[in-house]
Amino acid sequence: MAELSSASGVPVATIKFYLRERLLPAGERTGPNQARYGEEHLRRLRLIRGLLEVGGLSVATARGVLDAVDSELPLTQSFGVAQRAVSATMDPADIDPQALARIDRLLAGWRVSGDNPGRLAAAYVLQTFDSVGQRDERDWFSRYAAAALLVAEADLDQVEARGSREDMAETVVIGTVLGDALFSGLRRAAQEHVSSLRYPVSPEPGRIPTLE
Amino acid sequence: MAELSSASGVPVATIKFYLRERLLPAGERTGPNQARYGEEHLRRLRLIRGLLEVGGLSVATARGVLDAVDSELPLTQSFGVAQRAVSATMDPADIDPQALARIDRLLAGWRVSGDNPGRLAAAYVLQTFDSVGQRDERDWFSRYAAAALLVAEADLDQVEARGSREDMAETVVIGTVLGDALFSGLRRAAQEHVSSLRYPVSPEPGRIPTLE
DNA sequence: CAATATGGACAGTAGAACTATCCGATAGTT
DNA sequence: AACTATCGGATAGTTCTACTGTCCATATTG
Repeated sequence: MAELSSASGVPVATIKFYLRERLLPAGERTGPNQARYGEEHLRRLRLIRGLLEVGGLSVATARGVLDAVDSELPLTQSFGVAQRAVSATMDPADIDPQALARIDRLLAGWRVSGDNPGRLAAAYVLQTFDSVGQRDERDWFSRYAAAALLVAEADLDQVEARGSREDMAETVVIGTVLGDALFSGLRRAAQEHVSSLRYPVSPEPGRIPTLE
Repeated sequence: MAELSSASGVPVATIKFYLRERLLPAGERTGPNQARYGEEHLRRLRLIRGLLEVGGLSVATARGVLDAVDSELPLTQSFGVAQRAVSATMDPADIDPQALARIDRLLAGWRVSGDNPGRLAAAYVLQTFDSVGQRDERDWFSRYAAAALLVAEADLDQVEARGSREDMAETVVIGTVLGDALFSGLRRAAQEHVSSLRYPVSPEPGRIPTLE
């Protein structure tokens, strides 16, 4: 266990915590108080850290996601589980039906089920957007939708490139969770790029001030 | 204050908490123990809830973002502040230089400063992606980058459509925070759409099982 | 004038993610 | 065989965050 800890950089106490929380399967026992951990434990541990740190999942949510990876669910359902895990479960009741209708108009032609968590989340964002007095200018929403479609095609391709069902399921989960983080990172970089093209930099480069 | 509470749906105790935390400016005093809150307080309160609920920001981070909106920062800096707020501040030290180099290759031709938080975050995602044994198949990364560029153009257009500097600053912040949530929602919807096109539904529609 | 409401200060709470301590058993050293 | 170090497991803290509840002096209202 100490070995696993030093190989991964995760404190022993934390590994014990993950074992207790059933995120990490127990090691192969070699005696009543000895266990061996292998390469797969290290990989799993890195996956856990990735889900928690990069994906920002809670321990409980990560457990659900990992269970889905380990289970024998058909692939289409893996997507559903992963999506539900990363989206805050929201009551359709407190979403403005009008916002939902706008999302549906935006997604016209898409085959999306009524309880797709992404659709509900998007509607909730629209509603919030309105309530703080913002307006959709120059097709902001629909350009987002178009970009989302591109990304979703890439996601499916990435999953299909894997061989076995388990690999695909793992890729679905990782892609769903890390994909969000990757995209928002790239988006911020792209914002700076586009911004610097449109507003050529002032002579003095100057550091962007940090928060606070 | 009770009025503000019922209009916004936020409990009075929570409003007091936000006042204490300097998220919400104090109301106009009409007496030693009476204050009036107006439309702008309601809007601000909704913005706060949006940042916390939809954007998932912490109270401390939201304060930083709101301070940026209120300040007289030039617009280009507002982007920086908003970006830094929504990205977990990460030490460039614990990012694999190799992952950074790959991101830079991916972003070839982009004008992005070295300390752009999105660039660092994306590199960190790449590193995690590798460490859990995933590979970039069929240009997954570069297709993400292309989509991010599209979205960033839309973001800039949305901001430019606003009139005053304050409106623009607010739009930057809202767009940065809510844009992430909007995109990931749309991405999930698009995933289901693309998936159902590629793998036509089985005769029995069947609900996707919920987590747990 | 009495009942209720108000805003502010401050203490308390619940949940999440660790972290520290203890313990009995065993592995390695001498 | 004796001794020390380490192991895995159980349990009890600890820290942080976002609220929530209570109290109180003052106002407003019927």
